[in-house]
Amino acid sequence: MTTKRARAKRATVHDVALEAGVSRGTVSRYVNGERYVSAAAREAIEAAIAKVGYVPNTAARNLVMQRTQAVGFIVHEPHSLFVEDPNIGEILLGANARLSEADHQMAVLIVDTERDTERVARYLSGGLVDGVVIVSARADDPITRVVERLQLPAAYVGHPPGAASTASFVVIDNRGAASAITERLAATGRSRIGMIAAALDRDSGADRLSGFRAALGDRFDDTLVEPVPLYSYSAGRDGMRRLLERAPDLDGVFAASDAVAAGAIEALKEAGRRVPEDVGVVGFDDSAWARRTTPPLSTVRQPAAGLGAGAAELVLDRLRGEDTPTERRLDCEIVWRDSA
Amino acid sequence: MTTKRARAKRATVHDVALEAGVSRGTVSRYVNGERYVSAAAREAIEAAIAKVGYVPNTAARNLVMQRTQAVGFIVHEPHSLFVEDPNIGEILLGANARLSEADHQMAVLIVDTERDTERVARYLSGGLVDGVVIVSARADDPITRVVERLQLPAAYVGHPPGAASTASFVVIDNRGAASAITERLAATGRSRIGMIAAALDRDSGADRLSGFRAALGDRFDDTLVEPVPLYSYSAGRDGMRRLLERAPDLDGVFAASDAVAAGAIEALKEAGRRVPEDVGVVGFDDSAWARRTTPPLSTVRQPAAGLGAGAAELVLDRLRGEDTPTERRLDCEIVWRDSA
DNA sequence: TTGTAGGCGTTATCAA
DNA sequence: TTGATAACGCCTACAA
Repeated sequence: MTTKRARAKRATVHDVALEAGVSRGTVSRYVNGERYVSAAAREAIEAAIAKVGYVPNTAARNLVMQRTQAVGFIVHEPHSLFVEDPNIGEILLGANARLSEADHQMAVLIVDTERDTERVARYLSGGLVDGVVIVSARADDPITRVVERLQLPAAYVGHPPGAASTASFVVIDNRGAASAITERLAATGRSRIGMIAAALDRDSGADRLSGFRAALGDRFDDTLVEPVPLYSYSAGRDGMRRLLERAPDLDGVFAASDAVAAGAIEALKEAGRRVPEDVGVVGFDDSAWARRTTPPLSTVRQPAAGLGAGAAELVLDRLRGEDTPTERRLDCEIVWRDSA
Repeated sequence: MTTKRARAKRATVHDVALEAGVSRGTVSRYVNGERYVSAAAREAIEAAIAKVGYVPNTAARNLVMQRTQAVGFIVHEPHSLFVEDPNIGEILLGANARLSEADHQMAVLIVDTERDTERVARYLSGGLVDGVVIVSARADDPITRVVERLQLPAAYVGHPPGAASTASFVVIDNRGAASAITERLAATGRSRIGMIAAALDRDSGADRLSGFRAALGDRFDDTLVEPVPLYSYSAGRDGMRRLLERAPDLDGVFAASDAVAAGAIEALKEAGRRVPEDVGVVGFDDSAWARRTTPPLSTVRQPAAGLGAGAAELVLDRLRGEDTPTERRLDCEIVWRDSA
């Protein structure tokens, strides 16, 4: 009688069956709401359950059923996502809502450190979830490999390079949105519009440039595009400096992200330009940056809840036997503030 | 051969044993890193595992071991938390970090709708987690009842009314923080300092008032305390109006939360008072409100990561056999901006 | 050092 | 409509 492992031993189907004077099979059928349970048996079982305090053990059920009705939701780079990105919460809620409707439990798994990576990979391998939604995966991630090896039904929010080839994707229409906000900028009467194009080696970066180009049509000018490596503040500032040197008469800028736009605004002010009077600036993402700049940014807002819901739905589709991985593209919304 | 249920059948210990020409027991011992596995056996098993692609089934292991090395993290009212409260992300990360060190997996469970409540309660009942951290529980919540009934080791962030009596708590030192920020406000030379005291029926509300009173000592004036029911913007605005009517010569205000403070500032401006020139205002929480007001609020910041880590630690303690529920109180930090 | 066999708590099959 | 009984995949005495 150690006091240490005193965790009350929980009642099982067996106990209920004994108490009710029926077989375990009958108890199981009752618990799962099947027919073929006589009124007498039902009553006896109900009383027995109440008496012994029976609670079904999901783990055991999962083992024999070979499915868990649970879906993992993996969050990488949690710091930048949770602290800086206002979207993650909505993505989470969107996914949960959709899974909940389908009576699936969502379990959010956070990958912060190296240790986390391994532990989460084990968790996924262990048969504790039927599928998984992945946000912000890194290229060539161990988790991606596990997902692929296990052929675990998966859907990514975004389309990271090196994502499991067996997975589905929900992405935003970067090209369309870039095009739309560029047109809106042009409509404010700007005639010399440039772009600070970031991360051209990624789908998102390339697509935003492509949308920019499409919106401008004939008026597109190669020399007004300044490529920078990252979606960062400093890249935006440096890029803007170079662009301004090359094209001092510029009166509009599409920055490939809000962080880039914030850097660009800094560089513009430093060069004595007023925003939006002299130069109109628009960004992308509607991240925290967008409200921190002065003036606040006109930018593109992602349909965050829709991304989560969409990813959840794609996983559920796979769970239902849909065998073909899909890519779904969602439209964005433009939020117009004061920077253009 | 239905193509529908084509989920590749995964290799088991049994398969590995067969392939390696040893018994299941030996394979199991190898997998769990026990001694008493000969070099020959080890090699054969390693080869076999690689060949058949064996991955241990955690669910089965959990069943027989009667523990999961997993802890649930339950978040209620996810909308207000994820979208408005900047703290939740840090709480999550703090908890995850601590659990990760202890080699436990954290699974975040979101309770949004009625359905979620039941499903999460089932999840907890089902033996899928060894313990649970709970954020922002509601009074008399089904989840709380489940936790209590199962005697599931639990720790709350905050101390909601009706929390399971068997649980531990991590709270912030509301009284001390209120006292500290009031003193700081007084130190700016304010002599007629009032308080808009919200939610006096809750621990947090009562403690903040108590701290305010303590800081003022002899100078405390009953008539300068205006009680309001909720931590809300409108409550703050209305309360400030009433307070101002009663004490037009007031030159400092401690609002029980940032939202309340924002409302108070609104009312002050409406009455022609300048902040901070005529009246200094301080809030509590360092929520999104604090940066949205003009001027930005001087306020109290919660040690969010510490709250998460603390709660995780208390759960781990219980898991190790610590049988007494504890309450841990954490200090806050004052962030001084421009509103006072 | 290894193999055998029983059990963790369910569900599922098949007679009865 | 019910009751045995065999899985599910794993761990763990105990015996060898």
